[in-house]
Amino acid sequence: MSEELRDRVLSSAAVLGYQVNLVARALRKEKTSSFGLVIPDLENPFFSSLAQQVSRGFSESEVDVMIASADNDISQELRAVRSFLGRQVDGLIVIPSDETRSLEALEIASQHVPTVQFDRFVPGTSIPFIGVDNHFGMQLVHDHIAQQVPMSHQQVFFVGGGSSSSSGRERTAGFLALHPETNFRDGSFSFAWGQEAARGILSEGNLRGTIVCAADVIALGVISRLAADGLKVPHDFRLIGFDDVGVSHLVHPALTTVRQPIFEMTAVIQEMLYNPDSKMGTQFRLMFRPDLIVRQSSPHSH
Amino acid sequence: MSEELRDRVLSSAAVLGYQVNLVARALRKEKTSSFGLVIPDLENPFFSSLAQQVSRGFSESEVDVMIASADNDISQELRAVRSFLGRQVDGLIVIPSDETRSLEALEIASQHVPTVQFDRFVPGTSIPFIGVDNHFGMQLVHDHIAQQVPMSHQQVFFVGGGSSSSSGRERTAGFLALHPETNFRDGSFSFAWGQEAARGILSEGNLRGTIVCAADVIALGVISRLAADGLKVPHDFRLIGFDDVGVSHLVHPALTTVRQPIFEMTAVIQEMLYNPDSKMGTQFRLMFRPDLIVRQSSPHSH
DNA sequence: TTGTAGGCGTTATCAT
DNA sequence: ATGATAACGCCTACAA
Repeated sequence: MSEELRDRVLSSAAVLGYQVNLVARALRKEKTSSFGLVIPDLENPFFSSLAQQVSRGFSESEVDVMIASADNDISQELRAVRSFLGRQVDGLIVIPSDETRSLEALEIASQHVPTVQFDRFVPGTSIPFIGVDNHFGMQLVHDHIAQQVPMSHQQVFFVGGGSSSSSGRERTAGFLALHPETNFRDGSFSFAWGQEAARGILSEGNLRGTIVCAADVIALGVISRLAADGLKVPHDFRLIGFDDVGVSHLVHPALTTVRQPIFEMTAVIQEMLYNPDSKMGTQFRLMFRPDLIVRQSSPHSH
Repeated sequence: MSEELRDRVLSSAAVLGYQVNLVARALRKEKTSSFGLVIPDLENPFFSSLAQQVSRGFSESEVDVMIASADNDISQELRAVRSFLGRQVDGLIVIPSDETRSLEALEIASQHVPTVQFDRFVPGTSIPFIGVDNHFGMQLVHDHIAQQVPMSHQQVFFVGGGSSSSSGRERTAGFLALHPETNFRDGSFSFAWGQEAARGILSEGNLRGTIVCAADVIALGVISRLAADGLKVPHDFRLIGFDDVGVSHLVHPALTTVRQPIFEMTAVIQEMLYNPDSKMGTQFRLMFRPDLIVRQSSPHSH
């Protein structure tokens, strides 16, 4: 069309205050240019951080990411999925709320629209999974602490995140395989469990060593408990987390942790949701290699 | 209609796998049964906690709440608002990202759809505001600490959240009015500022007293810094926060804080968005009375 | 370049 | 109680 016409139309639109109606456009195009992101719990810093980063990963694209929280409730999760489906999202990113009971929501979703499960793997389905290579992450952690102090010269503790999730199991198995003589205890991915675990470690009479946690939220609980008992990180206990949630670089001391490459992951998710039949889209399980971020809680040796 | 017909239709729908197309319904009804919630930053525990609670407040209603994060970026906030407007949400809840630069997004929003500004007040507009009565909250704090120890017998510190937001200004003014001889310092609503403020308090040679913070995130930073220096809460310093973010009852020691009545607030928001012209909807500024939640960081005196 | 018609899936209305 | 029709706002296709 001519430049002049174009301008005329645009300026008229501006004058009249025209606003596209994306609902009508979506109906006509059978496409909404939106993705749904279902989060288990926004009050958990790990998930809210993840939500933020996923959302940020799509900020340059022209699709909008709508976030819904399941509030740790399987029926709310299902409602969120149904709502997104009814609203004709072009794809769905689900962080399952429950290792087994999220299966239904996931199946329903994938039946209607390209769907990926993110971060938590629900067994028994062939819905593509995007996650981190937990074994590799633990390898990084192991190499890091071995480089600081010979492994035979330090007491190593591992605080697990439970065996009811794939990440919990993999992180524990990954670390214990590398260092079987670890003082190991298992719990859940929570701040409270970190506090309890630290209490347990101290009650055994330990006054120094290296504490590896299956998640940052656990490590934050450990820090808080150690500090309450007057023990210093990293002077008395070196401490390492996993995930790199937003506050990890803010706490004192800043937490050494394993960072998931969320940005790269969202790029792949985008690719998979847009071309579900491409080579990438048919991958069943995609594991990304994480990085180790060394901070003050376990500084490099000199 | 007859019971029998009803069942016949429903079962046929189930067999055929019929799913409503909410996009088409929205086009026809000129109503989407959805609200948009715009959050400044999901990585900040206060906002993610708020998002979770707002979302929870609407879980019983039949409208869906879609969350979008502005990532602390005024242009992303504007994009989110435009997207929601294009998608014809029935109402918009905006937590402004910036005290002044969010005005445009807010104005555009309210021009098209019932809009409320939540938690942060942007001056220069008549868009309804829902927030907490910060003066009353500080009154509660003051009464609480005065009841523990006569005010003349304790050194009181106030750590502010900055004067660039209404909550920051009101909380500071509210407390100082009640106790002018406070040792006062001002910063921002952040964990890092809490750490710095604690460092400042200690560097002045103080070893005990009562520290009142304008927000929980600040108080968490204070705790972390005090712990790092081996000082105990509440033994050496009593500590009080504001907001009751999710992790406040988890940290050690659990934080005494002023809880915003989010549930009641969301009920009113819902009312205002649905009946913008009702008595409630025309209120310009609605301030809710908060509660004091006493936890271990400043226990009741015996 | 400009104009017009049809249909996306739903629901409100009007007629049978 | 059931059926037919139009319209929500947009985009595509085809005609003028």
